[in-house]
Amino acid sequence: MITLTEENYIKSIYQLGRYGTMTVSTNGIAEALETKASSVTDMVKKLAEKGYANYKRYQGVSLTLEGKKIAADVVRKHRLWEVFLVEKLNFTWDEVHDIAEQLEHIKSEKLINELDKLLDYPTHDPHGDPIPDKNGDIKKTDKILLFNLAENAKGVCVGVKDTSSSFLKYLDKHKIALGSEITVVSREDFDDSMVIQINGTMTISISQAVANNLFVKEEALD
Amino acid sequence: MITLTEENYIKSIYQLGRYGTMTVSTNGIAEALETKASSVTDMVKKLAEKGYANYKRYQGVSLTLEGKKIAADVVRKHRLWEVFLVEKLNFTWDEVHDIAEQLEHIKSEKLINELDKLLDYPTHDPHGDPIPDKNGDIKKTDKILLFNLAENAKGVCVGVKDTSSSFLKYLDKHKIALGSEITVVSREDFDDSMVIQINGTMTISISQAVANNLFVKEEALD
DNA sequence: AGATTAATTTAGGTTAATCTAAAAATAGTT
DNA sequence: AACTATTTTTAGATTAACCTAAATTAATCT
Ligand SMILES: [Mn+2]
Ligand SMILES: [Mn+2]
Ligand SMILES: [Mn+2]
Ligand SMILES: [Mn+2]
Repeated sequence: MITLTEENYIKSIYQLGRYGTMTVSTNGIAEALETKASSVTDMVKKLAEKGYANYKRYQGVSLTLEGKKIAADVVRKHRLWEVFLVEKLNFTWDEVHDIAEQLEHIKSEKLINELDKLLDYPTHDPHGDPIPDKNGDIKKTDKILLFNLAENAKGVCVGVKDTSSSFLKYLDKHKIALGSEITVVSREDFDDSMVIQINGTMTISISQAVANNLFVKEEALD
Repeated sequence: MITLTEENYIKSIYQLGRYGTMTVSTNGIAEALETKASSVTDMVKKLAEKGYANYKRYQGVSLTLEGKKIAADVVRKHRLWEVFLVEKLNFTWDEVHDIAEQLEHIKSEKLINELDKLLDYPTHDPHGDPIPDKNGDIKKTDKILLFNLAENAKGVCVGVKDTSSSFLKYLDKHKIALGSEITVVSREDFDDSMVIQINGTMTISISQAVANNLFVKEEALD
C-alpha cells in the first residue's frame, strides 16, 4: 500500500527531476512540499526501502522504474481531473490546481480510464502540460519560452510555466490564452521587456517575468 | 480544520442514528468503522471537544447541529459522486460505493455544486437513497420493505437496504432494478419466503433475506 | 590545503489515529 | 439485592509524518 504522502513525495521527485530523468536534492523536495529537509530524509529512506527510489546519503534521490510509473500515474490523474473541472464543471484554469491536488489521490483504475474516455482522451491539461498515457509515456512537444522568440518572430501560446492564480489571471486580463498567436513586435535590452501583439490585434508591453513564463511553439515566418 | 477520519466518524454517527435523530453506541460505531471501541471513545471525546458531538461517558453519542451539517454534507457528496459514476462514467450500482467513500472527502464547494448541476440536481442516488440538499435537508419518502407487502399487493422498487455487491448483483441477475414493479403473488409462512412477479412478467421465489432488503413504494390496488 | 559556508543527516520529540489488556460502569438475571 | 455478563472507558504502546536542534558531510573560497 502506498500512502497519499508517499505519492506526493514521489510526484515531487518526478517533477523536480524533469519527469524522472534527473537526480533531485533533499532541499529541493523540502521546498516543493513545504516541509523540512529532515522530514524529506526520513521519507526518502522509506521510499528507497519500498523500492520506489534510489538513494545514497548525501547523493540525492532518483526514482526507480516502479517509482516513475507511480509518479506518472499521479500526474496523469491530476491533469485529467484538471481537464474535467474546466471542460465539464465550468472551472477556470486558475481554479483547478488545488482541487486536482486532492483528486489525484483517488484510487480506481476504471475511474480514471472512464474519465479519460468522457473527456475524449485529451493530450494536454488546461495549462498546456502533457498528460501521461496509461503506460506513463509523455508526448513531448518542442515548446520554447516566449522570452526566446526573436524580434518579429511569431508563436502560438501552448503552455504556462508559472501556474499561479495571479499569473493566469494576468493572462486572462490581457486576453492571452492557449492557442493565441503572439508576435514579438520589439524587445527592450534595458529591462528585457518586450512589446507583443496578440492575435494580430492588441499590442501590449510585457515584462521579462511574463515572457519567461509563457511557452510558445514557434511558427515559420511568412 | 476537520480531518478525513473525523468526517468518517461523524458520518457514521449520523447514519447509525437515523440521520442524526438518535443516540449511538460506542460499539455500534466501532463495528461500522471496523475499528475498536477504545478508538471510538478517544475520537468521540475529540468530536465533543470540537463541538461536533454531544457526549457523556457511558451515555452514547449524538451530533450537534454543526455535526449534523457536516455529516449531511459528506453524505450529499458521497451520493452525488455515486450518481456521477453511474450516469457519466458507466459504472454499475454495485461498483460505486468504495470510490464514493474516497470522493466524499474532497473539499470544494464549487466542485460539488457544479457536479450537482451537471447531474441535473438528482434527488436520489443509484441505490435509491435520498441526497441531502445544500442545507442538509432530506426529502424522505414513505418506502417500506418488500417483506411488509401483503399478498396480492403491488409496489415499485425504490431502494435497497443492503448495498453489498453480492446483493446488488443478485438483483441484476433477476432483472430487479429501481423502478421495477413488483407484485406479491404468494407468501410462505414456513420460511417467510415469497413468490413475486417482476414487471408483470418473470415470477420468482425470493427468501426473506431478499424481501427484507428491498424497499418498495406501495401502489394502490386496481 | 585549511577555513568557512551550505546541504544533509541524525537524534530526540510531538501529534493523530490506532491497538491490546485491564479496570470501571451499566444492564440483565436469578 | 447480589451476581454475571456486556459495554465502555482508561492506561500504556505503536506507527506515520512531522518538527527543532545538533552533528556530519560536501562544496566553496581564500
Ligand atoms: Mn495542477
Ligand atoms: Mn496543470
Ligand atoms: Mn455508498
Ligand atoms: Mn448509495
